[in-house]
Amino acid sequence: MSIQTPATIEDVARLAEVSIATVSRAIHNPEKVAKSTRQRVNQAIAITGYTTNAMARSLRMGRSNMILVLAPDIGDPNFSSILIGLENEARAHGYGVLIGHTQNDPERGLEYLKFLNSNQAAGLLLFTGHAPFGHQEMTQRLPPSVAVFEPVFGSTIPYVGVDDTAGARKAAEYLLSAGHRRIAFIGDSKTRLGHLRRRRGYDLALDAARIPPEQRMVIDGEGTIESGRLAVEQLFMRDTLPTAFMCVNDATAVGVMNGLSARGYDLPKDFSVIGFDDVPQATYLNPALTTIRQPRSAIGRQAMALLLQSLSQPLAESREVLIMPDLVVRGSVTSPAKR
Amino acid sequence: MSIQTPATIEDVARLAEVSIATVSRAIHNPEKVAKSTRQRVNQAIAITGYTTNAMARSLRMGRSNMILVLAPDIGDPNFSSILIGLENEARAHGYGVLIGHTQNDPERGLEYLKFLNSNQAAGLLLFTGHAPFGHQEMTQRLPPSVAVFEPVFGSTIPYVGVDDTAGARKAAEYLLSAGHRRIAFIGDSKTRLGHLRRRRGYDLALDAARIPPEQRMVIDGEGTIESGRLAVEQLFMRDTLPTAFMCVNDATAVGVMNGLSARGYDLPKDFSVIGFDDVPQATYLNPALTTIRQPRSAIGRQAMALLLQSLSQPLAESREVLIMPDLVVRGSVTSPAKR
DNA sequence: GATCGGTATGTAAACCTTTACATCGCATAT
DNA sequence: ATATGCGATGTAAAGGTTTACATACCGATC
Repeated sequence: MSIQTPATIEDVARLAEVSIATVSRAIHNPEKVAKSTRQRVNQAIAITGYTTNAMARSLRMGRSNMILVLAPDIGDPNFSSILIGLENEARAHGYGVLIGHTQNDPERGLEYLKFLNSNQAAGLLLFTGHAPFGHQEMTQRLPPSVAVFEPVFGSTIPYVGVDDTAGARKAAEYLLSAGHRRIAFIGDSKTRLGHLRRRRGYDLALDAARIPPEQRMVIDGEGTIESGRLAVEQLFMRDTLPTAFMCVNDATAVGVMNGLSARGYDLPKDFSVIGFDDVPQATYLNPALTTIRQPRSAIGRQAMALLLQSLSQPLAESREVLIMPDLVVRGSVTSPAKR
Repeated sequence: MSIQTPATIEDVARLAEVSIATVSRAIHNPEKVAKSTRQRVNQAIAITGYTTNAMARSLRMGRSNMILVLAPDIGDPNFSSILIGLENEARAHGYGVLIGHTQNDPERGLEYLKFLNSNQAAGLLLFTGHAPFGHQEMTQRLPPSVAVFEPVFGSTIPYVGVDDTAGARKAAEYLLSAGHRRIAFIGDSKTRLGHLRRRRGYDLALDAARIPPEQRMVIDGEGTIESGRLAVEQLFMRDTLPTAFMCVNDATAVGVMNGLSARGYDLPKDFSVIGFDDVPQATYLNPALTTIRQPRSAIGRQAMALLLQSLSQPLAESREVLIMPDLVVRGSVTSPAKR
């Protein structure tokens, strides 16, 4: 019941009647110690319940086997399955994963940076844009880092994520192929790189279909449910309406569908909606949301692989790994209503 | 551009022309060092960009200022706001928070336990039931721990969470007051303590209203969306139907509403549904879900407070802190349809 | 002027590892 | 019989802190 202090390597050594060096070797280089000795050591370990003090180990070795994942919002529905990808890959290479939640607060970011500076983690994974600290000075002594899911704005940190442009283009093309010509883009942004690229995919597709710019409607938004709802209101103050809503992400799409339902429209009969991300809820909307699927676990896996690789040899140039997403057809897109 | 090794306390000492002891004191016990010296040290710190190596510090002191939060599923929509409560409270006391994701895998739990054994974290917060490791041996040398959101089954670990029984009772009473008499309970469980208690709240309320046991319908379920959907199917194989569904949590309610819509029913006209938790999506369902709101940030705050307190003086007995939840009325409950 | 008390600082040990280097035995080659 | 080499083990330093204890200094007290 009482908390005894954990056994140290010395306790094991004493019990096995060897030196601490031998214990250490028996654990990490078993082939370097005689079989009989090894057995005695292992027995002693079992008896004492010894588990090596990772902190002392990292202090001595100048590197740990933990990777820190920094996320501004762990509630992001994309995060959890990306994380699983990250973890599986890390695990396969003998690394553990810890998560830090910055809440977009630079102070908290700094706190975790100290954690890194103390070698308590060997590498850093940045989830969703924005470096978590004033990057000028700190970037200097940053450990190996990789951005995942969204590139870090204005930095050269290597990035692994979806091919936003191509994905958005697929979405727009699907809308076009269903017969839509007046397609609104909801969730335009000046600062979020991933969203900028999705906007570009939209433009590319509409250019190719020779939809003139004046038939395009583009509404700003920060990619939240609320922003989608708002966009509907703004759009209804205009004289012409779109027949389809292409949303920068699923959250926006939820807001749009909500706003439309609230106005008494019947989806997908009256309007088509398409999203981007394929968040878990997408299936449970009514109608179920047609969207672009983020290959989340692949992204996680590859991001971690890149990071782990850069631990041994620093990456040459800044790199971007883009993964192609697929269209997921559900019920929210139909041919445009005649009106 | 190149990664220089971080400055150590020695670098600072040399620059300020004092001993390392004085530097350490200047940082942690400023009143113990002369003003002029302190200034020199601070200057040196600024120049070198020194930040104390938390690992060496913890190694020496035998305790860190990080708290580890272990979650089997960080995708749980309840997790994120509880976490914020935890973090804010921790921060106010000079502690940082790290998250470990166990995915219900005991191996991973063990890995994080090693982390704790190395004093890399001073305390442990267990989110949502189930100790993350075979607890017999390990429980012995567990650091101060608190369970949050759901008690750990069959353990004496202190617990902070919602008053499930009282909350469920509120829900059932609301349904009764709306005129319902045939109320089904969806999501019964034998192993999840929190769910057991919600079931109890249901029984208590129906007892008080003198609803005979044969009019109660109780369907098993593990609290997932899918389980809710399934429950609807099971229920429709019976001869009598309920007029209202009381769901063990919101996820189940989503499944139930989905199943009902799929069968062509019109909610809330044909059936009433009530949930428990008030997850963020609850507002966006159609109809918006009437439910019991988890006081999430309060739970987080109090759990961390309890843990931090138990760091200085071990808790006497096993404790449970139960917080009373409120009913949130939205659109999914009406009077029963006449049929 | 010697003693005392108090404040400011320094010295060195301790926390728990890993690992370069040294040592020891023993078998093989000469 | 001596030299050589090799495998198994031990010794001790190093990694960056904190802190008990020792020292040095200075002003005040007798």
